[in-house]
Amino acid sequence: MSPANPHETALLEDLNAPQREAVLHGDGPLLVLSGAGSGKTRVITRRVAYLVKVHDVYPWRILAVTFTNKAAREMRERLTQLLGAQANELVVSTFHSAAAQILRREAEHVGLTRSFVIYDDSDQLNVVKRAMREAGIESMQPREILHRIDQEKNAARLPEHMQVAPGDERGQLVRKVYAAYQERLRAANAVDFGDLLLLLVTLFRTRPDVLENYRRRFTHVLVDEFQDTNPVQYALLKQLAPPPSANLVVVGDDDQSIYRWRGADVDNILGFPRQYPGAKVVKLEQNYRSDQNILDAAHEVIRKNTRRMEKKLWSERPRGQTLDLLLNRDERAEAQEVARQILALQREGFIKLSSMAVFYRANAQSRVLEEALRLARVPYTLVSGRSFYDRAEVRDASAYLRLMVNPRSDADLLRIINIPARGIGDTTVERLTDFANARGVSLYEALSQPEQVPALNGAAVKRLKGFRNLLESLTAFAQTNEEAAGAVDQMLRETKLVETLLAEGSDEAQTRAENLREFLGAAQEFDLNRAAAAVAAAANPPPEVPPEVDAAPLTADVPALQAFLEQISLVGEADAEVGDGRVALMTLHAAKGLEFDAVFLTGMEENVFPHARAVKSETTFLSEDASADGEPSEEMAEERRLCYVGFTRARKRLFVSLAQCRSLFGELRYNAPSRFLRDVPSPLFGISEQELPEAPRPRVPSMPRRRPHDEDDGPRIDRSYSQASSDMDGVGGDVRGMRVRHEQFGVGRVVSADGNGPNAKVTVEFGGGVGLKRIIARFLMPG
DNA sequence: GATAGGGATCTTTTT
DNA sequence: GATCCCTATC
Repeated sequence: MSPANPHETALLEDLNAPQREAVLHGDGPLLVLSGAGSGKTRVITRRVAYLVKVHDVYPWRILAVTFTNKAAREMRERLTQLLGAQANELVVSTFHSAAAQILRREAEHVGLTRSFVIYDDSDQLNVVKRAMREAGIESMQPREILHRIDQEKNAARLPEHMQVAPGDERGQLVRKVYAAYQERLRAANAVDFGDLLLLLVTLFRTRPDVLENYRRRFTHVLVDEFQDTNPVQYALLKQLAPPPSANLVVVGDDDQSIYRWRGADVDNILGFPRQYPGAKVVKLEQNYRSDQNILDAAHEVIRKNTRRMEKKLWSERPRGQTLDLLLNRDERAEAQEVARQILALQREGFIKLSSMAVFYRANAQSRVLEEALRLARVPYTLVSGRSFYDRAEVRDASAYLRLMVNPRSDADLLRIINIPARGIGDTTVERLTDFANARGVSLYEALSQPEQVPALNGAAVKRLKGFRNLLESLTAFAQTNEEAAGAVDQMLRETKLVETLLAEGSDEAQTRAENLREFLGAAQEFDLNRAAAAVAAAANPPPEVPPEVDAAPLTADVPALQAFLEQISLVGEADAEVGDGRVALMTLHAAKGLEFDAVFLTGMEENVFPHARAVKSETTFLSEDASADGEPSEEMAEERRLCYVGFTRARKRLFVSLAQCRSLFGELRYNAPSRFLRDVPSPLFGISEQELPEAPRPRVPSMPRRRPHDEDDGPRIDRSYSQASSDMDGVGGDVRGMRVRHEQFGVGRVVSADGNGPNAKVTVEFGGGVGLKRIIARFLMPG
């Protein structure tokens, strides 16, 4: 190795042998199998820097993609440290962002305009519902259909490519709705998340000339967290960096694949050497992160999975402290205990708040934790990504903005047609929609001649005209104004959204109004960042570019408002600054790729983690003790990997926490300790076998908790649910004939019951001429 | 057509 | 426990 380049030494010096090998790898495909904490991100960023500084690869030739925004942001930060301003020319983003940017440039090839908008989950659901209504389909749940559409998209299949067996009626329905759904999206000049990838793959397939431009440009493609790619993403990669010899570097760990539910296919990483024959394979097996006790525990959990690539993580780190097991009565006690432990750690002085994190399986678990931390005055950051932009009033504001750039977006128009209330009710909307459908035009277009809409009275026509004028004025404004904040400000003014809320006078409306002001603030901040980036770009001399290659930033020429909207759709709110003295709260999924000195993994109970769905998948398809020696279900295997991810985030301290019972859905559940807990040998906790928590406690009968002060001791409608809360179905014989009381319907007798718990559906025969009613159990009192 | 209130339904994880 | 949906009432 010749030290010809002064950068070379600096970029390589603190790397171990395999890391170095990965960074130095020449041309051609490379698979880096990288165990948890083995310096994966470091390898990727060093390699990029090495390509730029030592091999003089233009930064704009490098495409580095990851899965989450957080990971992309972090990678960009690290690259900025290594490359300075040059890092701005790199394309570092998520799959979806990169695809959106390319798709915007090529919009006209796929039947869109450049100002297309991106529909999120709830927009999608609305479109599905409308498509179903139009087609007269009622036999399936919109959610299920949407889910299946998403699956098809993840698998890179358009409606015409769907494989449906002749007798599969539901499949036929899905295909029908899928086709109608796609038509509606195209008509609205909108795409969903899946389209971003699928449309691009389709474009590249049908227009090799377009693809060729990008191939010529991106001579180096790097993918982080490759184990989580789904078929569309992999197809895209293969197009941009075709086998067998492209410069494609994929980095990942099959043990950390946690997005199967989104179509991720572990086989992509397992089979990479077959897809790219001759690919170099480098294994990173030295862990630099976690103390040995933590690694051992993680290994004990993951080793029960069968299909894994051979990897043996080792570490030179000390054994460290044992894991801590926290056992509490319920989720509140658990949260308080976590808060206490955090404060204790902080008091000891070795671990800062900013290097502690609390993980949980599902977002719903965060609330109790937040409460406890707030009460204990522990500063925290909720790493959840989207919450702000998901608020109803903010979504309303976004809908207006999206209409300003793309008035054809029916979903947005329907959302705000009567917000604030302007007297356009359901009937009017329905007539308008029918009219638009009949003519095959967008609602916005239909609004231009409201007098032609059948059956509308004069008042309704007038209101529709007023609404159309508002939208016209806003779209006109958007065309002349170059700033996001300007557009938001104008929109808030003209729509009177804030005014209307303030006029309501309630505290809640007040908060909503403040959120809208904050939304304006977000736009202002966006403009500032954009301006700063423009200044930086201007200060940087433009790279010399061969004329036949397009080296422009992918986002060049995107108007500010559009860029702002895209950021809202794909990125959500920026995470609060890390390292500012706050404990991080997040889901296990959000934790991937991060590390902390101390980690609290909460809710370590069966049905919570592993999640109930995974538990169910196992008992329905396999023998009862499948986890002991049988093949684990794919879902359970993924939970296990998730647990592995959680454990391996911890550097020094790992607190594993569980509660004896917790209320889920407003109903008390007694769950057994998580099987993952029992996979960890007790000495790693520093305790003996007997001290491990036991199976669930005997169940205590409890009332539906509607009336806490009700002292009535009569027979309980949910007696049997509490005895069988998690594994039996049917309240059945236990309650038949039982006298119950309903606030409105009075006293009656139970005829039958369906399900268990406070949410069981109970059929009751009421007196007083009321007759039979189906009621949810929790609305009943023992009578 | 607006509004309020009751009832039903649902929820893993993220782009 | 939030959100959506329906119905009754004004």
